[in-house]
Amino acid sequence: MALDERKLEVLRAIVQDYVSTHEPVGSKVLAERHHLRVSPATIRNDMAALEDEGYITQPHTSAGRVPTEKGYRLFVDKLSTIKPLSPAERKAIQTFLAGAVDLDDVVSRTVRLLAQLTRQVAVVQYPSLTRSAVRHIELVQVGATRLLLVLITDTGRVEQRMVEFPHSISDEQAGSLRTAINTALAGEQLAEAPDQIATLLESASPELRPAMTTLATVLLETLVEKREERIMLAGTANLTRSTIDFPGTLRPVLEALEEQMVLLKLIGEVDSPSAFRVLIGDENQVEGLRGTSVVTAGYGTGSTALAGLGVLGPTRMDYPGTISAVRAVARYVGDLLAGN
Amino acid sequence: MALDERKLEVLRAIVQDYVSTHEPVGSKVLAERHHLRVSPATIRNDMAALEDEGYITQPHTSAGRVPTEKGYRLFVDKLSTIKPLSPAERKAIQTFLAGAVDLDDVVSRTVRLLAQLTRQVAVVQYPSLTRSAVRHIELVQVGATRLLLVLITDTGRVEQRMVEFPHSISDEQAGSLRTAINTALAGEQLAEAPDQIATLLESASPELRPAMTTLATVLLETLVEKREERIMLAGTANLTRSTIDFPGTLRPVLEALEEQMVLLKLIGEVDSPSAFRVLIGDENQVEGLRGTSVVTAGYGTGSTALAGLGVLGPTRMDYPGTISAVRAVARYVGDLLAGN
DNA sequence: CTTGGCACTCGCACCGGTGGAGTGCCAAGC
DNA sequence: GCTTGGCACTCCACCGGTGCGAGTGCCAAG
Repeated sequence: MALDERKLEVLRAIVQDYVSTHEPVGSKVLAERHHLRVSPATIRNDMAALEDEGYITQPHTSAGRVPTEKGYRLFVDKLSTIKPLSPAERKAIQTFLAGAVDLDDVVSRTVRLLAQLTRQVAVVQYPSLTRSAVRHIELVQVGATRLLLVLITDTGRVEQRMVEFPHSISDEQAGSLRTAINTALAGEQLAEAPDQIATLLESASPELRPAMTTLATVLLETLVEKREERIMLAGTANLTRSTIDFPGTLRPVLEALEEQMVLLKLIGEVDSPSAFRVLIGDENQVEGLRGTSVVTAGYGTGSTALAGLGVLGPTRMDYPGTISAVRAVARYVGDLLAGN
Repeated sequence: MALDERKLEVLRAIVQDYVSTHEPVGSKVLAERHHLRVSPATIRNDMAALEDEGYITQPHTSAGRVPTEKGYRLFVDKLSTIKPLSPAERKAIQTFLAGAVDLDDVVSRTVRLLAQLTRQVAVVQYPSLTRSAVRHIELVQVGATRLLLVLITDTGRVEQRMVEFPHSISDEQAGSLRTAINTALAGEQLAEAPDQIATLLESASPELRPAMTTLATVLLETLVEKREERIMLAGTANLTRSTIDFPGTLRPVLEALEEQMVLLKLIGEVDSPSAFRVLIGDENQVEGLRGTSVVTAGYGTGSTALAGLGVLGPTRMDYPGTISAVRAVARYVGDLLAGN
């Protein structure tokens, strides 16, 4: 059974009302507040139909209706128009992000900005290593058998890793290693680094071979294990905005938010910048985050995304507003990083 | 009026009972559970005295007693013996921390460990820049007028900062700058760096002077503004363990935890390692963290602390257990960093 | 100073009644 | 055939009253 125009209109009204009032919405207020030109009785009929189709539900007999996840999904896909940000908001984003002095600063400003704009929990992933290129690799002598490996990417990320060698390393050796490794890798995409490292290893002079092997292992570890993906979080206090939303269930949400891997799964799966995804309630496969919705977008400097960012909130959230904020911030961050 | 031995014993019993049960404790159970060799009536008299002195209070007439902050303070100062960790716990700390590959790893493992041991919110400060020495400074060419300044300290911290020059910088100039700056600063305590930088600036050759000035400004900013102090947080989910503790007041706590400056104030004020501090309830001057208690300790490699760490929880917490966990972890982290 | 006894005070859980919001259904109207 | 007003029905949220139990303060005796 198809839903005619007016029924969709009713659903939209229900979602909008419920999102702003947080209370089950009845046929009467619906007829009053939204200028549907029909009587409450008619709306009741439509609501009954919408309920049959599973788009809305009532908490108990003789209460108003509440959208189901299916209802939100339809709303997001078909019924909502992305509400453009106000000029003031755009301005605020720009000025707030403009003062950043380095990548850490960019990410931390972004995540706080996003949390403030959406009044929800914001998550920002650092530019993914596997999608960045090497700008420079530095080896710093720390002890006879130890070097600190510092990897600097074109996106401004700086990763460090202590490397322990089974034998001592002279200053000259360290210098040669540094030169060799930079010649081989500087400018290369990290995703292709494994190949480069392999050839580098083969062409290494016999006396550098053992040291180079150790170094190569660490480099590969850093790149292959995704352990080095980083994220930053802000706005967890916003979870308490509506105690009603997480009835005693704040716990698992906070726990999930502490699991970097979980968050990465959530926001890291983006391909092109400006694309965005909305996960509603149970669509979210993470145990403990059922009952929350997630809006994510990719950001990047070119046509492929460097990483993702997004916000997390109650299923009952202002989707149009959140989506536009997330997209706008993603775009600005991309532009900002492209400037570097 | 002095409190005699038994009254103190009663107070100790009340604190212990209340901490484990979370319920106001009455004279009867007190007489039963703790082998005070007197009758409930006697205990009631003592309790009345303790209440007069402000050490305990009753939520309402005819409920049991609950320790006041003054009561907890007395308990912590005089009545509790630090309970040693079990060998299993020590072992766990050691093995958990042992696998760390770099400073980030050390800090993140430490903070998670602490949160898990104490079942509370844990905070760990990165080794303070002002208390570290320079190991190496690297300048990476990023554009004609931009260098990425990378500062590596003896504690393993790596700080980056983009430096924008008003004029273009040649490779040779960058090289000279790097050499000069490393010669001047390598091995120096960062706290004394300002002086070194000043002399460095004076002795710079005329053609390097402008570039060096820009660089010096950035370096000083990084050091002087304490903006570069970092902290890491874990275990916020533990705040929800007892909804009772933060009656609708979870909000301000989460908000305070997002303020780096606030947390720094809280845990950063340590002088010598192994010293610890306990702040109970209102003693804590941070608005929003009234009603929570904080246990902090310094950690370091020598006789002065590098930075602080600690945990935050409800005033009704297991002080002896928490204190010993915090101290033990601080000691292990100090040892671990000394090994680098 | 300690102890048993006792009256007293609250908080809390339980209960039944009431009001109101909102629904579903039906019969009439366009 | 869709829309509409009317109407009975359901169920929650609120309210005041009640009984119970825990715990206290006080007192008089040991």
